[in-house]
Amino acid sequence: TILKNKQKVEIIKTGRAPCCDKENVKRGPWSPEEDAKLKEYIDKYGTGGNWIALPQKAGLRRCGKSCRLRWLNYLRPNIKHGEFSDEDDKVICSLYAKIGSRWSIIAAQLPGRTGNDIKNYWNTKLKKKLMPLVSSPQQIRPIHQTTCHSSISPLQANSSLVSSLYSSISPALSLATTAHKYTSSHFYPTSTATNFPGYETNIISTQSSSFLSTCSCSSGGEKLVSYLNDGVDEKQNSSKFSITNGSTNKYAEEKPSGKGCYEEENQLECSLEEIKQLISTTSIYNNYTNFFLDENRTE
DNA sequence: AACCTTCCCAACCGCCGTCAT
DNA sequence: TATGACGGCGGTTGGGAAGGT
Repeated sequence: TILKNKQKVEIIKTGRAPCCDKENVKRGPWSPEEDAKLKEYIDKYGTGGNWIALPQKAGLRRCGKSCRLRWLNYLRPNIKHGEFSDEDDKVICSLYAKIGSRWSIIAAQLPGRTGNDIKNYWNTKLKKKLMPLVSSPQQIRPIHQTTCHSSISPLQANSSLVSSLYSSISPALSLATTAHKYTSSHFYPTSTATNFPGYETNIISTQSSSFLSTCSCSSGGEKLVSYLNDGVDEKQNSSKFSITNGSTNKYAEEKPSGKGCYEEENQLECSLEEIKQLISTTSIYNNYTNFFLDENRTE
C-alpha cells in the first residue's frame, strides 16, 4: 500500500509513471544466479537498447534500471575494482576541483572505473585524505586577507600526494573566496589540449585553469598549480573546459545557456552562485562553508 | 564475548535530457 | 509542438564488515 501510494504521488508530482511495477520486482543485493542470468543474456543478445524490457526477456524479476546499474557497475567486462593508485587520486582530485561531482566524466578518464566507484571512493576515502589540508577554518580566508601559503598546513609539505592534491584543489578553495575573473562553469570545446599522461582521453584546456591562475594571483600560488596546469599559460585561463573521449561528449557541447551566465553584467552574480553550489556540494568544504557563504566577505 | 560505532559500497531514488511518435 | 518512454546521472541510504571499547 505504501509503495502504491508512493507511485501515485510520483505520478501526481512528476506526471510520470514509475519505471517498473515496484511491487513485483525483486530489490536488494543481486544473487550469483541473477548475475549469471543477466550476463548470459547480454553476452548473447546485448542490451537491445531497451533496459526496461530486458529483465523480462532475461527471466529476471528486476527493474530495468536495476539491471542496467548492475551491468554497468559490476558485470560489464573490464571493470576494475580495488585499490586506486596515487595517479588515480590525482586525476580524480584535479577533475573534481575543476568540474565538481561529474562522476561519469571523471570515470571516463580512468579506464575500467565506474562513476559509482569513483563517487564512493571520493566520499569515503579521498575526501578524508584531503581533510588535513584545511586544518582550521581560520586558515581559509580570502586572498586579500591572507596568502595561499598561509593556508597550507605543514602536513602537506610532507606528503607528495597530499601536496599534489592540494595543488589541484586549493585553487577552488581560493577561488571561492575571491569570486573574480571567474566566468562560468559551462563547458564548450576549444582547440587547446592538455593531456593527462597515461590516459586515452584529453582534457582540453580548462576554463577552470582560471580557477588555478585566479588563485595563484596574489599569493605565490603559482607553486600550487600542479601538473594539471602544465602547458596552460595565463592567456588560456579564460578558455573553457572540455573532455573528448573519442566520441562526442555531450558536456563538451554545452553552449552558453540563456540564463545570462555569459552576459558580462551578470558575471559576478553567476559566479557567486556557481561557487556556492560547488562548495555546498563539496562536503570537504562544508565545515567551512559558513564562511564562504558570507557574500559580504567575498566582495 | 558483547555491544557500539564507524566505514564502506552496492543499490535505490528521483530528476533531467533525449528521442521517437 | 507536445507528450511519453527511456537512459543516464548524481545524491542518498541500508546493511554488512571491520574496528574499538
